[in-house]
Order: sequence, then structure tokens, then C-alpha cells
Amino acid sequence: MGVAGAFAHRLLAMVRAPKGAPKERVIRLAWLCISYLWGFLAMSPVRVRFAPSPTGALHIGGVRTALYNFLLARQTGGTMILRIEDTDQSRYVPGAEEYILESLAWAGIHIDEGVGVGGPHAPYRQSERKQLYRQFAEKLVAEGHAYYAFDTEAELETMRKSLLAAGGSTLPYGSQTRAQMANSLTLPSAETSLRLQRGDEYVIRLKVPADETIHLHDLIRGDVYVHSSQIDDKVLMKSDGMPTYHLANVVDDHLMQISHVIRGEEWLPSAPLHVLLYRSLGWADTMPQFAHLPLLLKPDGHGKLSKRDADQMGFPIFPLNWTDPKTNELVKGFRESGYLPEALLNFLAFLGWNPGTEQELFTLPELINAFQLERIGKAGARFDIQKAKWFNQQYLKQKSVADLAPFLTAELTARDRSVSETTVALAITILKERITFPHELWSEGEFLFVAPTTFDESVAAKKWNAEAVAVIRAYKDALIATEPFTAPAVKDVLEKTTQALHIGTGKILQALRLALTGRGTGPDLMIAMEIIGREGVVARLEHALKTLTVKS
RNA sequence: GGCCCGUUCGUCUAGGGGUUAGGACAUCAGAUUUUCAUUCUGGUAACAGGGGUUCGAUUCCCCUACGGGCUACCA
Repeated sequence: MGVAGAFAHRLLAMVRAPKGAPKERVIRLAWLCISYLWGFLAMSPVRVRFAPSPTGALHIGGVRTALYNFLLARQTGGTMILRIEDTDQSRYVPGAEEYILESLAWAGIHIDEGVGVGGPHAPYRQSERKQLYRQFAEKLVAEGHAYYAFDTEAELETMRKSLLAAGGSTLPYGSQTRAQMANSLTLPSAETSLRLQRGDEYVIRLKVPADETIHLHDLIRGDVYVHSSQIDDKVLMKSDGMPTYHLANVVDDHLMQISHVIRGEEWLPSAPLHVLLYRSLGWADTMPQFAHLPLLLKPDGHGKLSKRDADQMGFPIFPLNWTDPKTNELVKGFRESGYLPEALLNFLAFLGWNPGTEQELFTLPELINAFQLERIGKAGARFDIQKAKWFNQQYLKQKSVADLAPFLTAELTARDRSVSETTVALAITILKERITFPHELWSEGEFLFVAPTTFDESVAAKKWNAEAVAVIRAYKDALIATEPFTAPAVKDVLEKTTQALHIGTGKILQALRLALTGRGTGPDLMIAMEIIGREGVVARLEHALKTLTVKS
């Protein structure tokens, strides 16, 4: 619909345009048709997956990967699949899967099919698909594309060392070295079957061709070529009976009819291996398209953003709070730090992608509409929290008073304070323009409801002088009789008081603020006074006059 | 070390053979706000370097430098 509309619009614009010779126009028209036809083809429903492994908290780069997958799925009316890649039992972390599910739900990245929702290709947890992978691995062995290998870790280590000693650039296990190792290619077949029957530990390795250039077309990076001598005979099935990522990933993507593999750049080096696997399994013609995303880098640009950066850098990198089950250490999440999911998504979308226009604020539907894989950049993007904060502020500003009210009322009820709805609404109105996070409603606005117990020393030293004291003393007396006690009335009285004393209002305003709030800065003071109310204002002024002393 | 990918203001990026190299965040200054914040206006600020190709290169090609990724029976 959107595409058709845009097409019609441009067509119309072109026909109307007086510019260009007729012939030129025809060419341009043809071009336009071709490009939109291409666009339609690219818009055909897509099946994409987000496939994290439950080894800890999902980090923010993973959320971005999920987001890009999701955007493409929604844009094309396609399907977003969640697959859990839990083939490494030793790295499994309890709670991680639930964490992933909850994070995606919070972010608004909806899963159509997969863990948590089910679907036609269930199960979606790789540990539960174990038997499937074995079948394909055995098939590869039977067809000569893979082989059994019996080498122990120690033997592999020895090989590695000897290669290194020889000045080796050769892979530890590949076409150059496999002939010297203990595997079904070198051992007599009787020996192989004996070992297999006996229950010796073994792995299944892919037999990578010796001399071939493997081509890979990446939607983001273009054509990538890797020589097969650079790829080692990767383990497909581990000795514990589990597949490695490479096998499980390719098998599942094929079986689940994935059309686009959108994942981090760290997978680019093994992508040619995956191409080889698709070929060996006879699935070359239905191989998905690849798009390898630029990485999210640490703020200093050195290294990819990692879990360790979380609290060292002073900003979250996990979507939600995460308590490490081993260390019991709590790491704060974006949600708990006050980031709004729509702001985080908007920020994340722009880390490595942009629409090519000058619009920066995008709702989710707008992102879905504007997103294009082709417009994803190639270079790694540093993670800069400043911009995330700005996005958050923008989205927070758009929130209604009703949306924000709970943040304030929760704090108030926690303190057994009951405040009228209109007062809360008034407080939010003056506070919301100044804050970046919802919790700042309280940190910035607490004084509206609770009298200050301390005063900012530096402000007092600068602003609390004889003039201020004179004005505040007179003002306090005048306020006792002020009726009604509203912002305009209170302002009027203040102006009259200062005029009578021949002192500029501006000169004493900060002292007044200090007396009322304990601080030198804050929201509109007159409205604040209305919220505090006559009784509170007078009491606070009296307290301040007693407590603060004029320093000469 | 080897292989792969990359490099436009401090950061995210637009652009692309001839542009005053555009925007946003951050920063600085001014205006508004009788304070601060918000808002508005303006400023500082970038094509990594060297060779080609070309009338012309930031844009295309090569090399170098730098950065990143991978190099596990981890994903």
C-alpha cells in the first residue's frame, strides 16, 4: 500500500514535470518501473529469525539485531521467529531464556513463531532438536562431505604446536593436515567402525574442499570471496552428541525456511563455511540471503561492546536488570534506568542505519515503513549514551500528564502522602520539560511535597544576603493575607513587595527559591508555590529565615 | 601471525567525480526564561596518508596506516 502510493505519487510527479526531453522521460519512467518492481520483489514476505543463545543477559547489540529482523518481517508482512541456540550445555545460564523473552516483549519486538509462542516448526529450542542434526551430519558423512574424527584434545594441541613451530600458517585441522590425523579418512574402515561401536569419543567434521574460492553475496557488504584453504574442517557434531552452531544454524534455517539471515558481523568469517554447508547438504538453491550487521563498539571505539562494559561505563547495556546467577551481581537495565522502550528502539535503529532523510524521531510503525537493509552502514558504530538520553527526553516530553502521573503518585503513596490529582497534574506539567527520565519527576519535584531539610551551601553563600532577607521577610507577611493563593496572585505580591523595597525581583529570586526548595535551580517557582500552598510556603520561609545566616 | 570487514566533524551519520561537504547528539556563544532547565538563533568542528585514473577526486582503483572481527568439540 505504502509502496504503491509512493509509486503513484512519483509517477504523477514525473508526468507533470515539464523538465527533460520526451526520450529522457521515457527512460526515466522505465527506470522507475524497474526499480519499483525490484522493490516489490524485495518486499515479498520474509521469514527471519533472531537466534540468541541463553548464555547470560541479552545485550543491547542483540536487541538491535532482533529489531532489524523484526522491522523487515513487519514491513513485508513476513514472520519473525525466535530460536534459542542452546547447543553448548556448559555455557547454559538458567534464567537467560526467560530474560530474552521478557526483554523482547518489553522492547515491543513481537515474536510470531518460536520459543514462547510455538509454531509449525517446533521445537524452536535447539537442544530439543538434537536428533535432527545427527541425521544430517550422518548424511554428510555418507555422501563424503564429512568424516568422523577421533583425535583427542591433546593430539590437536600437539598438531597446533608443531604447525606453529614450522612457522605454520596452516589451519590445525583442514585439507592440509587431515591426512595426518586419526579420522575415518585415514583409518581403515574396519578400524573406524570398531571405534564407533566401541563407543570411542568422536566428532564429525566437514570435509572442506582443498582448492576452491567460495563466493558469498552479502546484502550489506556486497561480494565476499574466501579461499577454501582458509577454512578449517569445522566440527559439525561434538563428542557430546550436540551439533555446533554451524550445523544447527544451517539445518534450522533451512528447515524453518528462513529467507534472510540478519546477524552480527562476527559471523562474517564463518559465512563461507555456511555456504559450503548449504551446498553439501544440497540446499544451495534455497539458501537464505545474508546480511551481516556492523558491530556495536565500546564508546572509545576499541573492541565490541561487551557485557563487562555495563557498569564500568556508567550506563546500561542490558535491556532489563540482570542478576548473574553465579555471582549474584546485579546489573542495571535500560528499563530500570528509566529508558522508554520506544526511545531505545529509535536510538538503536539509528546505530548503523539511517533513512537518508533528516527525520530522526521515528515511531515503530514509521521505522517499519522506512527501514531498508540496503541503507545499513558497513562500519562499526560506537555506543554513545548521550544520544540515547536525548531520544529518551524527546519521547518523555511527548508523554501525557496521565502517562506520567503514576511515577509521582507511587512515590507519594510510598510516603503516605495523598495529593489531589489536579495538584499532581500541575506538578508534572512544570516538571516534565526538564527531565530525561521518569524517575526524575521525583528527584526534581520532591520539594513540592516535602519541605527541604538542608540548603545548598554554595547558593546560600552567593544569594542569601541582607536584601534577600528583607524581601523574603516582607513577602512572607504579605502572603499570609494573599487570597486566592495561586501562581499569578503570588507573583503579583512578590512584584509589589520588591517594588516597595526598591529591589529588583531577579536579584532575590534565587534566594527565595533556596528558602522554599533548598536548591538554586528548579521549575517555575510561582507555580511551585501554588502547589506547596500557603501554609507550607509560610512555614518554609520562616524556617529558612531562622536557619540561614547572612554572611558578609 | 593468518584470513575477513571497515575508515566523512568528539559521536551517530548524509552525500558522492566539479557541493560554501548537509543534518542530529555533544560542545561553545547569544536571545527568551527576572534563576536553572526547556525553547530559539548562531558558532567551532570532518572526507586517515600516499600513489594512480581523470581536465578535475573526499567520491573510482592500488598500496600503507589505523581500527574492528574471526582464527574452540563458544555462540
